[in-house]
Amino acid sequence: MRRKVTLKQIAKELDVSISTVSKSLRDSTEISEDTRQKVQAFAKLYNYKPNNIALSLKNRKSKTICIIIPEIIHHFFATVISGVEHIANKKGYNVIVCLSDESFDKEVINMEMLANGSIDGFIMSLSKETQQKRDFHHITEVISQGMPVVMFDRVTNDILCDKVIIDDNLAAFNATQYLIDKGFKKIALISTVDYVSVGKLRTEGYTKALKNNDLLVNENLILKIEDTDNFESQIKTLVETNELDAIFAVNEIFAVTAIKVVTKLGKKVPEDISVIGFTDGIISKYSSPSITTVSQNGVKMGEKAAIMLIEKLEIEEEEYEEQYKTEVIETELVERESTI
Amino acid sequence: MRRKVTLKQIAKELDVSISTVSKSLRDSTEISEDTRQKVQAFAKLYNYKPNNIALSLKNRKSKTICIIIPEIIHHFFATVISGVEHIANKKGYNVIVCLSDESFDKEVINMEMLANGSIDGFIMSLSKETQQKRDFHHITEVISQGMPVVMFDRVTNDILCDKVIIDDNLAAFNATQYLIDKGFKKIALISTVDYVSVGKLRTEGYTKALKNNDLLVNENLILKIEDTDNFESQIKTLVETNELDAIFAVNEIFAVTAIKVVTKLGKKVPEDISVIGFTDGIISKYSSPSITTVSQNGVKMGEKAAIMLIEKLEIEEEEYEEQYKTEVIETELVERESTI
DNA sequence: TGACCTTGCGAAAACGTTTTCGTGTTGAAA
DNA sequence: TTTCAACACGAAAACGTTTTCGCAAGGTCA
Repeated sequence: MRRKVTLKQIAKELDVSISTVSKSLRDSTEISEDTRQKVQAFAKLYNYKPNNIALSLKNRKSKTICIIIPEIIHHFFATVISGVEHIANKKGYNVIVCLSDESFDKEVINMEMLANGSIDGFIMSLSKETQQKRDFHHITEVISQGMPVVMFDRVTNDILCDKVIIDDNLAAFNATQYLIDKGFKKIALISTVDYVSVGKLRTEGYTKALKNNDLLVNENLILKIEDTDNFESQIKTLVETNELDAIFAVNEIFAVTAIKVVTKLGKKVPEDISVIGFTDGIISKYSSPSITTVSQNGVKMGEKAAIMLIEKLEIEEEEYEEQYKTEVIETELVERESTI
Repeated sequence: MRRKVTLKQIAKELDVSISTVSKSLRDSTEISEDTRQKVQAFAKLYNYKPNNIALSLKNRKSKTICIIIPEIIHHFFATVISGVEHIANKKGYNVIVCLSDESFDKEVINMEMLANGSIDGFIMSLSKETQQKRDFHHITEVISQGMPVVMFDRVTNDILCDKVIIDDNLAAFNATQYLIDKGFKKIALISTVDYVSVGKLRTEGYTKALKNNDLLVNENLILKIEDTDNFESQIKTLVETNELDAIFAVNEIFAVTAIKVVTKLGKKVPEDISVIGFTDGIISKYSSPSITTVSQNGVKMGEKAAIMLIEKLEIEEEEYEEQYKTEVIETELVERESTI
């Protein structure tokens, strides 16, 4: 077990100063050709690599960014990470992943723990609990310390920072309109509770589309699911008690469960009932029938967020001007087998 | 924008030495009650938090571990991360996630980049390319520097280190035996190419089960898929040209695709053909029919790996003895609708 | 009064870098 | 012979901590 070699050790070994070693390795012209070669050869032999932590301390930059997400097992968030990692890697940054588990406290702890020099900036999507409490002090705190934050997907207007979102309202509107155009009238919505920002927006888009087409918004056709445990029975009730033409679900799980429920009740998708989902994940793709869905490009969102963050990190202090953008990523309706 | 306050600034402000401030904040009895209170009040007011990087440099520990995986969008790997993160968080560690994208080079670069002080240890699953090349110099390198490594799932015997695996051979054996017990004779296997360690082991388990029951191992029934692009047609050919009783697939995607192919060919799962998958992911659960599968508890694997790694990190240098364990995580056959 | 012990604090080293600013030695020009 | 630039290198500061050691002031005891 040979420990990592340091400048100091090389210096001692070759009987020169630390400065000389450092300069030699960085090919400074200050050092004679002779010495430089000697040092470089020695360093190579002992596989010298500068210590990142020491560099971070010196440069006051860690070249590391943190992404905080509510859940990693959601395919969408996994794709976002993948996008972030891709860009970060290309630009020489590392990515620390933190999971809030939808908990406010974990979100706060994670941020406070890392905001002290460990990382240069945050990319985050709010936890449900944070959205419910509307308590964002931990975020304003790090921003006020000059650390850039980029929020994505689940964002809030209460915080001024860069954001990457999709137009949830519009996307839901379009999906609903798509169903209406097929001639459907009784279109159910399976959404989340309103404090989840995206759930609310998608519900609004759905409502707007109906109204736009002079269709009645029937509250009985709108299901807002709170806990993720026992929603199958709720969906079952919804389908049983209404003669539905179509269902619009705000995520994959709801969509695939809806299909399952419909099928179990002896009806067919899409012949009897059409289903549209949201988020183009692995489930929509591999389900049978495969699911027509609003594709929300997670990779692209992650990439964009990373680009925006790193851009902020790399502009010089002097030319810094406080100015925040909100980037809207295009969505797209992917037509598959679950709609006629 | 108020920058983070340092010990030095507090010291200057209160006209005491840096040492006094540091000691006061750590409640040293060396410092008088008076001074301590004064310093603590001031620190609290300015929201002082020690700089992590400086601490890392001083302690030669970063309290950060790195997990390197081939792909994050695979549900299994996401669950492993989740397990690692869970334990790490509890023990005060951060988790850096690196994606190798199944590429040898990216794996090497990531390891070399982080092995210089940034992290205290690695948890990793080999990329396909690394397994193919059988080049592990980057791993032996960091191990020889005294940095602990825990490998999981895709491991190799060429490296001596802690490992967390499932008994792929046994699990595949059991799954196949399960099908045999149902009375099936013509059981196809959809596997990966042999250099993927787990693919090979699962193939062996399948073969063993057949032989054990005096069934012929028919090479025509064994499909080894190389690229993940165009395997549907290969599966189609397999199903068309053989009168199959059942299919054992070594992952979810293969299993769900098999079901889709079978269904498209006018046969029914499970009535005509039974299907068993591997990895209890989101697809198996939400597919229709839902898929009987070998459950490989990713969360538990991640947790175990993290525990083993952190244990190694926290034993004192003196009492260190080189000794490596391989932990086998139990698998379980989850019976669902895709088998009779 | 002198010896010694406590109390309270500061100086400095250390972690591993980079970089600025000397400084001593050459050799050449005047 | 003097002056000065060029060259090659080293000392030291800085990043922000923690910790060891030293030291002065004051108190206690004989």
